[in-house]
Amino acid sequence: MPSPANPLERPAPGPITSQLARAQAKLDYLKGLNDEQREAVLTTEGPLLVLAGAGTGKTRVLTTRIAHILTERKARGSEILSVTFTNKAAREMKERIGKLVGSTVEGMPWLGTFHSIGARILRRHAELADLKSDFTILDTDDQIRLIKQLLDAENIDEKRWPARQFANMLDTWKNRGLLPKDVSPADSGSFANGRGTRLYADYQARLKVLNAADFGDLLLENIRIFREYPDVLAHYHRQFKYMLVDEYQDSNVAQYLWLRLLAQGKPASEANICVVGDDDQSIYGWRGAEVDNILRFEKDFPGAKVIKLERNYRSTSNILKAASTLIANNESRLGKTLQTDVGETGEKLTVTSVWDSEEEARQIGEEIEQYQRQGESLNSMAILVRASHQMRELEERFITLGLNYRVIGGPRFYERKEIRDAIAYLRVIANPADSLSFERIVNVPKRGLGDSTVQLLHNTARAANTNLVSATRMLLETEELKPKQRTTLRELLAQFDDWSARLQGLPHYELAEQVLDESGYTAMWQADKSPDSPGRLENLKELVRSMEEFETLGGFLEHISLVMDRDTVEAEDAVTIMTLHSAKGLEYDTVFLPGWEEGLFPSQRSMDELGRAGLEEERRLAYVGITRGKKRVRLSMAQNRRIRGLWQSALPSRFIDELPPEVVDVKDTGSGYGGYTYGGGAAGRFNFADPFESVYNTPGWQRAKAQQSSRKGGGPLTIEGELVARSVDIGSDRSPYETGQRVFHLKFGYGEISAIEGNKLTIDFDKAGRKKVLESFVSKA
DNA sequence: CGTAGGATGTTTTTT
DNA sequence: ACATCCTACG
Repeated sequence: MPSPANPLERPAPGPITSQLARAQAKLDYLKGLNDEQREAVLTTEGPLLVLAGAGTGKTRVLTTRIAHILTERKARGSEILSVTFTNKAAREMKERIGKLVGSTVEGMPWLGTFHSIGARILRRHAELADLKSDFTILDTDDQIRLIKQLLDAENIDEKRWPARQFANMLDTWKNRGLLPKDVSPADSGSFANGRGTRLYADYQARLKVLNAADFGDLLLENIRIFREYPDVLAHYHRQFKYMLVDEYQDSNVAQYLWLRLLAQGKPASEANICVVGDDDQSIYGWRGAEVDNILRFEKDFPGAKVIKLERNYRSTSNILKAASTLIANNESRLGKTLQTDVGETGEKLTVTSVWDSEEEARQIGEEIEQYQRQGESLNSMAILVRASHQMRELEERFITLGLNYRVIGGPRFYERKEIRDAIAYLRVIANPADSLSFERIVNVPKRGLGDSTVQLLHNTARAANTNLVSATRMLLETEELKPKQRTTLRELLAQFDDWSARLQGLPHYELAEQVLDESGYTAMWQADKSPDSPGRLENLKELVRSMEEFETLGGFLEHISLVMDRDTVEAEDAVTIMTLHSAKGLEYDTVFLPGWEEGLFPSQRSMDELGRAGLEEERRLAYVGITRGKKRVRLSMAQNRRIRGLWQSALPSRFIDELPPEVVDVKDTGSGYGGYTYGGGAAGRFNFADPFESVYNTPGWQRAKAQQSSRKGGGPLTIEGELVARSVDIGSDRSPYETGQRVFHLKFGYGEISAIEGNKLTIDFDKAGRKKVLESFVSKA
């Protein structure tokens, strides 16, 4: 964002600040804004919809608006509700507001994600939801384990009705703001022969027993409380004088209802609610986001002012043109036209076709190194992938190259087993009713408490409608447990009592250390001989260290439930690798967009499940990807890719064809088996009919060409990925095959190897003629 | 009760 | 390819 260095590094205006000084400050922060932006900042009263295209200074408007409200003393920080979708966005806003107004950030307790604010409100009124204020927030994993227990208790075959599927249904219902009683019979019927609603109700009841809430509840319970207790809602009406919502196009029905309830303190036409969004960047439809929310804002809040931000300060006109042309293929949009303000045509976009994903990674690595030699920083480059499994190969390549990279949103720290175990201990200390956590660690490390014992605990808990810990206490009074297990459990509970007591007089991070020691958990990993156990011990230390940043154990646990991402340290120069979804809102000089292949991007699954809407969402994702680039956008596609262990050949993504040819260079190609030909777009310049007759430059192409030069005409070389690569006990670069050997191929039948190149074999098939195939497609005849 | 090894499902995206 | 779940055995 081209915001000039901000001159506002000054303390917040104190009571003695003069009118004049304030007027001056106002001038300062309004300075670099264009007319529309300024209007969006100054229109503080009444409903306002800001349609902000990519790179038009959306965050700047939001933060300046808050700064404006604060400096004008229209409201205090605690009276502004400001919701974002992701933690990253919330963090960034806090930072930028801090820069604008100085120290006031701590005074913005209601700036956060929907879920963190929902949790905050729910904790205050927990008793109205049959919870205690220290309730545990369940993640998907816990949720599924709980559902499994329920299915088990109901004698529902988990094979036929997978817990995961029910978890998804629950999510959908909760995202739509539906309580058990609101679920339609049709919806209910779609699981376990009509038992859906009952299970939902049982699940909710079980959550109360465990003193727990899932993600959906954080908002849904808010909504229920607001509806059932008008005095509570009235309190928040008084509290929130201004409401701001970021990325409104990503909000779902529950979030919409939540906002609408909170905005009801005034007549709709006077509500001080400002939503900012871009329908072209709506990419969360799959988890219940309703673009409709943004489309009907004017109906919900009559008289709402609508401001469009269309001046793009980020990308060159070539990039902008490519993105606009692409997104114009979508039917359902409000329609905005981005105008460049950068004033540079810039480089053309490039599309590179490579043989496989390995070569794609190599290609990207080379280019990055080349730019680096030209003095560009790694921080200014990013690789945006459709699916996280694309990351691995890139990482491997960068490791061999010694190229610094960072992965955003990859495997999460808090999802590691050892971390989750440690947290389970802490959760039980904080909330002894948390049966899921108790169950997780009751026999970790091994204490000789096996399935049958745990089953007994479960049965007792269910019969008494209570949690595992108190069920255990009950059992200890009886003879039902075998003596050995009885002693073990008694000791374990005594330990937990002891730890809970210690929490009063000890910093929680010291307690955590003692817990890990005394429970034998640390010792367990120390005794473990596997190569990753040192790393796990290191992670545990890191966990304890990170606890020091929090005031209380509760605060820490809240953080890890809601803020799953780690703070990314940007100190080092490194290339960023992340998914397109997590790239929204970011920008880089150079953006690499690998994997533009049919099936992967647009994702087959998305199209299967949502049809045209799915495709349009994928296209918006492509739009997001391209508009991340400021100066340079490089797309690529691999003709062959290994997905879940099997090779698949792919066609270029239709999105490539939708790019305007005049701003795209088709750099190196060699794509498109099967004679498939696209129309007039950029991909029109791929030589699909016979890719082996043009001049190409990539090493991969030349290799392919060397192998296949003799292939003429012949049928389309379509390969329906089938055989899983066999693990062969031969050095990695040596092929298990040799020339002259007879082999069998699922599609082409028997043949004889005529040449070997890496994992690619040229084979003279008895029936199909000479073909080049991947080694993993054939077996020895 | 615990373990090893095989069968199975899974992953597109995230709070 | 990977992780989790399941089953058979010690």
